[in-house]
Amino acid sequence: MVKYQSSAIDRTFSALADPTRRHILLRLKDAPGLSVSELARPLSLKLPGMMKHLDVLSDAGLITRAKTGRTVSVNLSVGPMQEAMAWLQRYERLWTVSLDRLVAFVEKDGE
Amino acid sequence: MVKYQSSAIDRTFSALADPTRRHILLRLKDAPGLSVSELARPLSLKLPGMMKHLDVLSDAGLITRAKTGRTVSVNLSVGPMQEAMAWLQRYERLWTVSLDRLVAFVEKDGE
DNA sequence: CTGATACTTCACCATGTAGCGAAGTATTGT
DNA sequence: ACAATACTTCGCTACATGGTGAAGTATCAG
Repeated sequence: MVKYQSSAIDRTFSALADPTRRHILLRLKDAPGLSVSELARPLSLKLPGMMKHLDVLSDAGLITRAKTGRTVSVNLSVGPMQEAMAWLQRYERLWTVSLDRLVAFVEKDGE
Repeated sequence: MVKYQSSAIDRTFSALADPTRRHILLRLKDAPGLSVSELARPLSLKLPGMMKHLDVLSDAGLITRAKTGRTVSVNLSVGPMQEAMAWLQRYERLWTVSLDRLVAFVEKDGE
């Protein structure tokens, strides 16, 4: 699978653009080490579909996968998210509203 | 053309996933009010191509367009970026590295 | 009015993405 | 050995994205 040479930050933002993938990341934050099936079950998503999402998240470096026996445990790897954050941070001086209010505003996305 | 009802934050991250669009945003930050042609010229991009990028950025609410006569001046509108930032902010406790270092790290993306 | 300029829309192409069922591989349980 | 489990890969469909050139619309200059 030849990945076109999109930059790391391209892949990060692209991975974050999908609500299913953001859900996966939030879930992993609260429950690290979940298996592929455990991640797929509550999303009414078949395994091949979950595999593709995990591939995207892996390519973006947002998760790591470790196989033990026949089960794969998935974990967060937040480095690339820091870079995405840093990119957005460059607009800081243009902002006027406090971030704390906005964290509450997007909280509903977690469900 | 049936527009899927993707959420605002989907559109924001998706818009930010393209290097050309991030370039446009950075350029507008330093030179607000540039016209469509002025934005397209240094990118070796034809006007229809630029139009599509501006449509994506508009749909994401990241820019505003104001027509005066026959020229359109484009400006930043950073609200949605704050929401994207807020989403990423939720991982804050998992982070260990200082953001300031990372801001420098992604600085090259601005060219 | 006529022509140039600035943008907009249209039709099209190539490629990428998200999902599925089916089939394959590797590990565990009996 | 055999079957079930957990993932992985394959082939396919449907649709979105990023780009182009050509044609259309609106404004400005002479």
